[in-house]
Amino acid sequence: MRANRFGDVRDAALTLFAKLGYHGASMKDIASALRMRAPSLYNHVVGKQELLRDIVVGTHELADRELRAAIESATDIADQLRRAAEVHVRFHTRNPREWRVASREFVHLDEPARSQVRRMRHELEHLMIDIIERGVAAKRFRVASPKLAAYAIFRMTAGVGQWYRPEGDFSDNEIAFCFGDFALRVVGIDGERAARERRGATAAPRGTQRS
Amino acid sequence: MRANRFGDVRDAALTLFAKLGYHGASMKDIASALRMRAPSLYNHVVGKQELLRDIVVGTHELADRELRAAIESATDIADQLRRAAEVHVRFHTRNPREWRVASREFVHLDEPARSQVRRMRHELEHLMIDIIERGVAAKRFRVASPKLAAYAIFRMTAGVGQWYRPEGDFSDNEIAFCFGDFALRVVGIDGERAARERRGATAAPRGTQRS
DNA sequence: CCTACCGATCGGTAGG
DNA sequence: CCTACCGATCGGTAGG
Repeated sequence: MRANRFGDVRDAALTLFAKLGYHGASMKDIASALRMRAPSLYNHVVGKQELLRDIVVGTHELADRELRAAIESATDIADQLRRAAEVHVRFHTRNPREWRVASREFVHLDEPARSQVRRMRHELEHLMIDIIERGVAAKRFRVASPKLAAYAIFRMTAGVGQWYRPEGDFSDNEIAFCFGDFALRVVGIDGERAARERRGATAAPRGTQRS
Repeated sequence: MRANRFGDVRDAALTLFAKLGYHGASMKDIASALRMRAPSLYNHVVGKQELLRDIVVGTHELADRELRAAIESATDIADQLRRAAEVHVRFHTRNPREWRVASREFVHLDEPARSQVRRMRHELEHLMIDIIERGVAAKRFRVASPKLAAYAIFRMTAGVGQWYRPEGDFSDNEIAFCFGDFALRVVGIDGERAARERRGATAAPRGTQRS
């Protein structure tokens, strides 16, 4: 088996940056996790900054790619928002360390990487804002502000990475479905209620749907 | 005017911990912000840890107090949730540095403070979970899981502190009202829709919502 | 409030 | 992959 040493160092750095922060984790800590001495790391890595940059930039690229794919996978605007939320939840259940480092430690990047990442963050946010603006324009969504709704949805899905545990009470799919519903509810669409009304059976007061 | 030196040092530490992280900000940085030399700080402060502990514990206590007051200010379960969300948003617009440090840097607290803060966090979360569980029990709220809904609401409101600017497009009250609506929507209550129905007038096609 | 100074640890290099 | 070592900086103390 051929070992990918850079990948090993990156992974150890990822775990330690996520746990202790960029400045809280030392190169010695990273080396110890790999049963090495600190100077040996430099055979595989340019320096501590490069590790941070690789993690932060790579994570933003991945999030951007997945979110775009989710949006492009549907044509209906409500489906797009639901899939975007679902995919984003799964992104956070699968990459909790990555997102924690990307969001908390990017301020410690040297320029020009820091500015680059800031732009990537804004682009990511705008993917969500754009969906909601289109939904509002099409009179499907009702929100006081697409921007505030986008921020709300982004933060609540990102939060999943902080408490999700694979062995916990909920599977990643259950959480994704649940937060997909939450996202739609935030923009004024209640899927369950609509489904109940379609079935027609329940004693739902009429005219409860949208304006 | 009598200067509160501990308060000054705490405030400078708060700003710098929020910006650079606990390990990213040095005692020398804090002293520089106050036009002092680092050793002079120790006339007012026991040490760096004490500053972090004071900030993190104090912030959790404040959040807990405000959230309890909001819940006790109403009897109707939907009003309780709305007020809790509104108050929590204002807490974050007013204490962005505090919450950032409290949530990101508490891992760097020495024991037993770290465990104490972890308990305080769980208590805070349970205030929100309890509201939602009561709302579900009373058949007012509809959610797949009160816990997931509480997490979602908590994170989206906490996120406000990261982008809110006093000179920005929205006042803290506008944001609070908006997120109060979002919180109710997440648990399946749409305030605007209900109000519109009470007025009754609009020509709403029935059952038009979602696929 | 200061200067002078402490031991420890930081990221990183030299050289093998 | 290692040992030996670099200058810089860390939180904090001594002493005034």
